[in-house]
Amino acid sequence: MATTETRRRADAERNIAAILDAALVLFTEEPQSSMVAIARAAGVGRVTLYAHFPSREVLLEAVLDRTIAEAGEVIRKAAPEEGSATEAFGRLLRTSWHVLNQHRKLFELAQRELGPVRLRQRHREVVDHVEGLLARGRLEGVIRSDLPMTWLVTTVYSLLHAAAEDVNTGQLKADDAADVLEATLLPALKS
Amino acid sequence: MATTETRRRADAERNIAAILDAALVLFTEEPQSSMVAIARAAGVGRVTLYAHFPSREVLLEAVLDRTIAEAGEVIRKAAPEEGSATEAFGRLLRTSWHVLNQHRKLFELAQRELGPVRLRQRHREVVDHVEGLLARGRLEGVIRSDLPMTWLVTTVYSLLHAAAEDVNTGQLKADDAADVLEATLLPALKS
DNA sequence: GTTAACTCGAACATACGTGTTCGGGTTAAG
DNA sequence: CTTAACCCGAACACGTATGTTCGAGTTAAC
Repeated sequence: MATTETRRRADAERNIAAILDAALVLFTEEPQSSMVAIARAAGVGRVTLYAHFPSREVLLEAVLDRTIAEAGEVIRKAAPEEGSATEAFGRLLRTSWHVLNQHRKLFELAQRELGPVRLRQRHREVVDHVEGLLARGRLEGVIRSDLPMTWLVTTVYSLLHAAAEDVNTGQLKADDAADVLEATLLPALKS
Repeated sequence: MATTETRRRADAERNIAAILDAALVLFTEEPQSSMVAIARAAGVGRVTLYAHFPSREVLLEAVLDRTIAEAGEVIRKAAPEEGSATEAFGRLLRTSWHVLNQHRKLFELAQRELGPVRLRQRHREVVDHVEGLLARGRLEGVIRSDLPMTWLVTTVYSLLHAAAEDVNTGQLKADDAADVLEATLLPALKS
């Protein structure tokens, strides 16, 4: 870890942050966004963008890394191993369902543009949190064991994504999302 | 309906079918596929493609129309109003889950490239079948009424999509998909 | 205030996708 | 067998995205 690289000037660091912010938004809501669009959204010249991120690919990877790190942080804070698995699951949904969703949309893009291989390990890092929670639920006897674990995880992520889309299109109110998700997922997952 | 247009030669008709077949596959599994790729996959020259479908947009619309017609046919045959809603639902999943999924992936693309407006009505045409089935289930008291109907429909389509993806990546066996879907959806939807 | 880091517009090279035209070669249909 | 429909490669015009280079202007840092 540590402060690798040469020390950057303050405005450079600010721009890099702005670029990553803008890129995250654009990539998730319009995956084919051009570098020009990202630069504009970040309030930065195109050349500056390329100065920090030599290629679209590098930029995507950077955004991915940053988002995964953040998501890991949020999940770790919101859903430790306290309480029953059911409680912890509800807490997870309530505090971080939109983070998990961003995460998911970004992965669809990364899978297409970076290939599945360079994704697996990083993906693991976050999925494991959900998978671990479900595994604990199985031990406690509240989560079903008649379906493969991978499918249960898929179910969670899939409905998370669906809820976010319904919120986007106005079919579902954002405030209701977590409740609706919990009401749908618990019966689907419980043993 | 009738045989509109001038009568086409047999080989032309064959090519058109091949193009629509190839386009359906490519559009659903790689939405940004180029016209060149589609022509190659159809075993047809690029010029021939443009001769039949003057633009990418027209081609997409044609594929959409054809798929919706097929899907409507399949669903109508497989899931009439016979038996209980639960039974009919199982039958629907077992006979047409992959059709419904193609349908869904194609719509994601069409929504992006054709805009949401030109889609609604055609979308309705197919979604109504699922929605109607769920509505009947509510009357029979087997489908929950505590969540919005739109969300229930979303849930069905979303998991359909997820199952197809898991089959693609090898995490789920194609033969198990319908069973797994039913085992997940019924508890999630039942009252 | 000097310097080195940084920004940014303009312009260029390159690649790829779309859609069109031309002309000769095939092939189905009568 | 004759003809009209059809196929298809080559080439062109056009647009747009990616990266790169140049040079001049700003600005943070010491």
